[in-house]
Amino acid sequence: MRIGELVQRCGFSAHTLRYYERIGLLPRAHRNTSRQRDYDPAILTWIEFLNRLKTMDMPIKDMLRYAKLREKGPSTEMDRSKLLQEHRELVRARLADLQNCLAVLDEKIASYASSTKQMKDRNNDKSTPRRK
Amino acid sequence: MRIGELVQRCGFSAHTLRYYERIGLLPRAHRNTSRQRDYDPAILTWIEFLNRLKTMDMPIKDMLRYAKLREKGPSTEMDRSKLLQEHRELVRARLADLQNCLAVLDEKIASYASSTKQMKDRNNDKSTPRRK
DNA sequence: GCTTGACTTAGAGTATGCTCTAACTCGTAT
DNA sequence: ATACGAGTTAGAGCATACTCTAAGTCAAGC
Repeated sequence: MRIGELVQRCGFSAHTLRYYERIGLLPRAHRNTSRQRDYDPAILTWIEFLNRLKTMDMPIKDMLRYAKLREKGPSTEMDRSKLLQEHRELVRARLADLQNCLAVLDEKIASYASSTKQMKDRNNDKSTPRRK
Repeated sequence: MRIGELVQRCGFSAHTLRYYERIGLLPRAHRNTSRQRDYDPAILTWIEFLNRLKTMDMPIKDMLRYAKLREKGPSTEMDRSKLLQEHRELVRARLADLQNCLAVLDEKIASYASSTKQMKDRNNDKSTPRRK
């Protein structure tokens, strides 16, 4: 599979895939006779995993640490697991923050809705005193 | 209240507060006789709100749109509400993505835990075939 | 009157993560 | 044989959101 097909299948741009290879997030791809990248479909699993780490806001620096451990083989599984567990806690905290803020946002939106309603009420009865 | 006190109370650095004022996210602060910023404590409410928008990953560009509407007064409430509602949908989608990825991460961590356990088992019984 | 510490400004610099450009090489279809 | 489309590289450039620097002002304590 050449880079164009991988782009279709994984959602990253060719620029980004080459960039990831350059920094070591993706292993150096095999080349065909014309020096073009020739990917093994198995790379998709790894790319999808990277994409998930990215969705969870893991910085590239940490993904790189993970990638290096992974390249070293199964003996690094405990370190990898530890890395993921640490990130999991960050994600949990992030989720809590987001939910918290979302609740406040919901309230704010609701308060705009009721102040809009009051405006409409005032249009029907101009003597109603204005809400602070 | 001078900037040092506000820093203590709001969590943003003085550099950041000045930057926010410069770009228009915070209103131009009143100055005392020595041209230092002299904040009204009421600014804290706004700063905390900005901080929530930031936590929800609203880009500064959009916060600025909100800030401009707010400065124009109550007639812009519907626009402000619309802006917040649009962002709310983004936050909801983000939450769903995060939760999704977190679930996959949990599985991955669990699988590391069981492969570690298997390694221990193998140490007790070297004939056990290795898990793929 | 001098030092210290908190503050001021304009503008430069940094971190992160891409994203794009220029100039070039291939293989294939016309 | 030539044009087209997909690919290659090194390296420059960009967007976002700060973060820091330099040079200066001011008020208060010693």
